[in-house]
Amino acid sequence: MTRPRSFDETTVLHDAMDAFRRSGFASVSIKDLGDATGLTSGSIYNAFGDKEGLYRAAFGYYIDAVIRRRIETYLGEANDLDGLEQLFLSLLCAPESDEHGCLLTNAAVEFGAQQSVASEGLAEGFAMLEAAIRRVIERQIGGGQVDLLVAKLLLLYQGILVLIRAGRNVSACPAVIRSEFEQLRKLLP
Amino acid sequence: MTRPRSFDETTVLHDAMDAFRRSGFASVSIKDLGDATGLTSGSIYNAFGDKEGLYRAAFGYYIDAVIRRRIETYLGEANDLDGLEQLFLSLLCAPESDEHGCLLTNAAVEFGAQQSVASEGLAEGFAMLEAAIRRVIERQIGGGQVDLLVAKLLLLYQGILVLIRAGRNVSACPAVIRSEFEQLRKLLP
DNA sequence: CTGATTCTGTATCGATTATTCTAGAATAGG
DNA sequence: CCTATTCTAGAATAATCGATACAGAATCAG
Repeated sequence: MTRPRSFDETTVLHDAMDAFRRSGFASVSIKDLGDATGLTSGSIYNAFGDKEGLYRAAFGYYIDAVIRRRIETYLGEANDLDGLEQLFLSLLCAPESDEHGCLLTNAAVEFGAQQSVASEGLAEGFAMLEAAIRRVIERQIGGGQVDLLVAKLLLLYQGILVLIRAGRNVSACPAVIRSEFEQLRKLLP
Repeated sequence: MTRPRSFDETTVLHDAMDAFRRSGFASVSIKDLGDATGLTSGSIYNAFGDKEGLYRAAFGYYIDAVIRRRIETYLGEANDLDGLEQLFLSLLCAPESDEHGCLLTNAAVEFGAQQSVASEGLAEGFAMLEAAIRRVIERQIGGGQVDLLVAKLLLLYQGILVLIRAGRNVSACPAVIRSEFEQLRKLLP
């Protein structure tokens, strides 16, 4: 019993995610989100509570459907440097390269360190990303410089997504990535 | 003839710059800007035209008083790797490290590649930053990998400012910077 | 079919927004 | 002192915001 939803939640979250990636949280209105998802404001509030609820849901979807998925695709069970290099190179293709950027990076910059609607997602997303990088570095290289190497790659990751978002020329990025991983391979035991 | 302004423009631009660094453009209201600067909305509109005019002025002030100044402080006429390394290390102190981040990075992420109130400042700021890095690399290292090395440092720069803004642990960053410049010094002729 | 339940669509609300308007204050030139 | 000019302060405005209210539609259990 009860009227069924007229929309597919995954599709709606995907559309909302794109809207938030394009415009951030503050600059997108409920009307914009309605246009992007095809829902009316009534349905949005009924399904997600409020604008923050939709943002949290879309951010969670991004972490799962984009970040976790990318990690699994490129690292899988191998967790090796080659896979991690391919992961970095993939940032320059889809979907981050579509000028909307990465929702994790965008949210980190929009909301900063203060408690916000994005805090939970930011903590989860950064932890997931750093853990994936650390897994590879620790497994393949190890030693006392793991923290250094993990930080270096995390910085590179964020830097790439800023330049993509800014629409800057990223043609030199693949070479930077390959150069970085070449150096990492020299540290292989 | 005519009533003089009751405020110091540099002070006002500094305060507005901090407000925009903290909250971005969309999330800060004229009322917020009035509170931050001590001006009434009447004075803001009289002096800067509108909110975008104040943003443009504050962004221009940031590029001149922060970015250009930092470049001159650390590179000066020497334009050597040591100065550039100190410049990078200084990002982890003041004023960027105060959790507000860099207005250039923040604006790049907030507005993206589309035409916006920040477009002009973004183009100028990125060009100034890249030119300063390129000056050092070309002068001290040169060769066919200049583009690669410039891109690598620009990526590192943006990455650092994202992590600072996000309030992430940046304790490993100095070591990353020193490691990066150690490698660059190996390329010195 | 009936009734209970949940969803949809839209009208509407109060709050907030950027901006304009305006009256008065402050200065300099004459 | 007087007047022209520009600034300041804050009230007023229209638009937009997120959120709510509510009537009707859609479903299913019985």
